[in-house]
This record gives sequence, structure tokens and C-alpha cells, in this order.
Amino acid sequence: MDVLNPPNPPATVEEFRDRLAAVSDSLPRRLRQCADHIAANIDRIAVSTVAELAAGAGVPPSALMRFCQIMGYSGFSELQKMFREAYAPGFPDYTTRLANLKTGGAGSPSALLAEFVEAGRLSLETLAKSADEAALVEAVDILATARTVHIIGLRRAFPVASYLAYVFEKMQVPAMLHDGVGALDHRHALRDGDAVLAITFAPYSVETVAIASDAQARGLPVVALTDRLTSPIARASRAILMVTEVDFGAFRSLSATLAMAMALAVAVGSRRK
Amino acid sequence: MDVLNPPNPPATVEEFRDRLAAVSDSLPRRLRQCADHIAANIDRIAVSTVAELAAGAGVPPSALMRFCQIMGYSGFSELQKMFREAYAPGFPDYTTRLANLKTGGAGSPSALLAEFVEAGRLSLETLAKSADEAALVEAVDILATARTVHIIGLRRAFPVASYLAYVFEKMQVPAMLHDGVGALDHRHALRDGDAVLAITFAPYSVETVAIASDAQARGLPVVALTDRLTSPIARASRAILMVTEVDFGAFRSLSATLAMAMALAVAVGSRRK
DNA sequence: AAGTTTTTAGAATAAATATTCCAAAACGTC
DNA sequence: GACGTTTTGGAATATTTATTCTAAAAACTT
Repeated sequence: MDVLNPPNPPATVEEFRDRLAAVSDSLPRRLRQCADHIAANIDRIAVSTVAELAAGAGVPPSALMRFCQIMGYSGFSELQKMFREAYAPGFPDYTTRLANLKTGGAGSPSALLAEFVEAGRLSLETLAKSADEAALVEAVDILATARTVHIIGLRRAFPVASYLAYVFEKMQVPAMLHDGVGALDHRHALRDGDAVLAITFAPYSVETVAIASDAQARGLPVVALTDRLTSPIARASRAILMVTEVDFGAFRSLSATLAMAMALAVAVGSRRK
Repeated sequence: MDVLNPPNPPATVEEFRDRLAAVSDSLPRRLRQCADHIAANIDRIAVSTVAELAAGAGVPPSALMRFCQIMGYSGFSELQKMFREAYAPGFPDYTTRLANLKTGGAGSPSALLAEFVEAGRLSLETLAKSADEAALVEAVDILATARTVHIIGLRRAFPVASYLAYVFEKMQVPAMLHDGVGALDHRHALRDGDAVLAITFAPYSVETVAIASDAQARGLPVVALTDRLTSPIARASRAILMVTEVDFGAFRSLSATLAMAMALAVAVGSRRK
């Protein structure tokens, strides 16, 4: 065990999240996989076994054990005990429904539609449950006081970025969309007093991370909208809005991300009046 | 095992409750203690062990095992498995969490988030109920047989258009995104055998309608993704995918539209293999 | 490129947990 | 109060699950 890790393990879910965010930067590959999977499935810890979680993370059970110890626990059992005690009731059984849907009408367009609808609903639900209010408030603060908001998001994140640009324009918030058109380097557009809103999901695009780091290096605040606390952009950001989307097959929805984006944009817009 | 007990165990929490109520009248002392304690602590089954529950009920573990079998399961593990799968994310459940988010007061960032989450969910629900299966099948047909798919969507529809372009690219469907950059007229890019996928919402952008009409005039099939059957684009389209979004204040969500877009893109992609 | 440290996988082991079984107790019937 | 039936408790066993340990691989350092 590392001397840097305090011996007292997180005693609440909040503390657990904090420690997770704190250590995940400095984790080697397998342990980071553990961290990511645990972060995305924090609500299933109480009802899972080591083997199940390890399989989900794509690591051998022993890696997950090491992860538990790095988090400050004696082992998985101690960690799980905390989650079992901290649990709260209530079961809308969506997991089983989704499983049923998947085995059902495979392939037809309307079956696909049903899948994506369900994935979207689940994502929204997860967002409601896991949203970090403090981070959201901080993000609004940063963007509401910025001179100009620079929005960057490519590939899968681009629709979100362009939507934010649209809403900001409608609300007369000075914003600039960095879209990668022409492979121009827009970094010189950053001025003192500006802020960056960076959106990226695994696999993280280097351009986005680069702009965020650049801004950070120049002392400009960065708000990140991303899918993992362990995202490479996290280090460069002052506020991290984490959104996990449920995916169906290889395709991930954007419902939760857009809901978060809308809330952010409207909050910023009305704060600036 | 009793012949009166059907061999198929309850598969949902509801069924479990029903069976519990049905049998508990005719149970001997110890087994009734089990039934009572289980009924009172139904939400702890997923996170407890046989020993814990037995102790809570004041019976030996073997009594609880017999109880599980009377309920129709092979043992405790099978019963617990059902509850673990049904165990939806524990922390505050969805509705109470939404209520919590709103306590920040109207206009607070988290209240806004709650509203947009709710709007998104409602939109998805409506879509699930009202989707026109025939139109969707026809749209997939048209796009799957097209040489190149021309995607056009501006303003609020642009994020959807760019997302479709992204998914098509990932699925190796030849597609071209008409983005209005430089106010160029891209209509001459349309060739015989191509198809147009036009996305527009009120107030409908003239560029989108123009491209659709042009394609129609030249005999190319047009698929429309829009919000009204009376949309100006409807006349020019061979298949109309109608999606109505719930709006919150002046802001309309995109959840349902994106779910439809994903289903469409994936269906087309896999049809083209 | 050789040596040092860190990280990893998986087999081996330990611990917890579930399940069975049967002798004894309780119950009901005559 | 003896006899068959049902119910019970707990010890014995089986199974699952967690944890440790070590040799090998990978990643750094110099």
C-alpha cells in the first residue's frame, strides 16, 4: 500500500467519490479501468460480486482487489459493506425491462427505436440521480462571468457543442464555437477573461484536450463536460460535469448530455440577463 | 416441496408480493416469522445474507431456506438474484431526487436540470407511443438504397444533422453534411441515385426546404425529420418522420429527435452492411 | 540495453455463505 | 398417552466468493 493513501477509508458515498477523483489521475491502466467502471456503476456495488465487477471492468478479480486497497479499504468486502449500509430503497426495475427488450424483436427499425428510447430514458434517469449540483453551480458561475465562452467539442461531442453555440447565441451570450473546420488552430483566440467549455468523451480527442490544457496554462478557467472523472481533461478543469450515457450496442445516446448542456446554457444565459 | 406451490417462482417484485400474501395465511409459526420479516424488509433482501435475514426474523437459517423453497425458488440465492436485478440505483430514487434538485428554487441550475431531464423523458415517452412504424421502414428503405445520403439541417436541427453525419461515417454509409458554411449553395452536389435527409423544425429554415424541394423536383427521394405533418417540407418528402418534443419554457429538448435519428442511422447502416 | 521498479494475471488458499439432511420436538388424532 | 404427521434446529457439507501470493510481464531509469 502506498504511503500517500491515508489509512482511513471513505465512510460515505460522497467521500468515496472524492477519493476516487483524487487518485484516478495517478493510476496505471488496469486500476484506472477499475476506477472508471466503478464510477459508472457506483449504484451496483452493493449488489455485485468481485467477479462481476471485475468482468464488467475487463480486469481480473485481483486487479479489483488492489483497487479496493488503494482506495483505503482492507478489501472488497469492507468497501461493499459501506455501500450496503448507505443504500436507499426503491426499485423501478428498468434493468430487467431493458434486458427483455434486447432479446425481443431484434433488428427491425422500430425495435431499434425502442432500444434507443429506452437507453435515452435510462441515461436521463441516471443523470438525475448522479448529477453533482455543486459542480453545476460552479460551472454556471465560471461561464456567466466570462467575457467570451469558447466552446470546443469534436466528433461525437460536436452536436452538443453546436447545440450549445446555438442556445448561447439565442440568449445573447458571447460564445465562439471551435469546430475544427480547416484544421485551424483557434487557440490564439483565447483572451484574458474568457472561459473554455470543453466537451469530450472516450476516446478523447486530442484537440479538445489540447485547448483545455492551453487555457488552463494561461490561467483561464475550464469547464469540462465529459463521461469520466478520469477523463484526461479533468486535470485541466475547474469544474467537471460528469454525464454517463447508457449505450445500446456500440452506440451511445446523447440524451443526458444534451439535458445537461441545456440546463447549463439556460442557467448561464439567465444569470447574465 | 408442496404440491400446492407452483414450480415457477415469482419473477418480479410484484409477483413476489402477491405470492407472499397468498401463502402467509397457511404457514406454521417459524415460516410465518420469515414471511413477516421479509415483507417488512423487502428492500433489504438484495443486500443481505441468509444469516442476517434469519437473525432478523428470529429463526435459524434453515427455516429461511425452507421459506424460500415454499415461495417457489430453489433456494435463497435464486430469490436474491431476482431482487438484485430489480434493484434500481439505490440512492435517492428518481422522483424524490428530481424534487430535491428543484428545491434550489426556480431558475437555479439544478432546478433547470431537473426540468430538462423531465422534458426529455416525456418526449421519449411520447415518441415511443406515437412513432409511425411504416414511415420509419420506408425511410430506412430509401436511405439504404441511396448512392449518397445528403443530410441537411440548420439552426436547432444542426446538432441532429451533424450527429447523423457522424454515425453514418462510423458505419461507412456515404453521406454528405450540408452545413451552410460560407453560404454556399450545395444543391449541385445532388446526383441521380442520391437521397436527401432533411431535418427542420418550426420556424422552418428556408435553405432546408429549398434543398428538399429541389431534390424532389429532380426526382430524388426525400426523407423528412420534422415536428409537424403540416411542415412545409412535408409536401416534398416521400417519408415523413414526425417527432414532437416537449418544451420547457422557450427551450425544446432534442432527446426524442436524437433517438429517432440514431435508430434511423443504425438501421440504415446495418441494412447496407 | 541492462538493471530496477511497478504492475499484472492467475493459480492457490482462505473465508464466508448457502444448502442439505436428519434426529428430535411439537402437534394433532384417536 | 401411543402413533403417524408436520415442523424444527443445528450440525455437516457443498458452493460460492473473497483474498493472498508469486512468477512473469511491462514500464521506467540510467
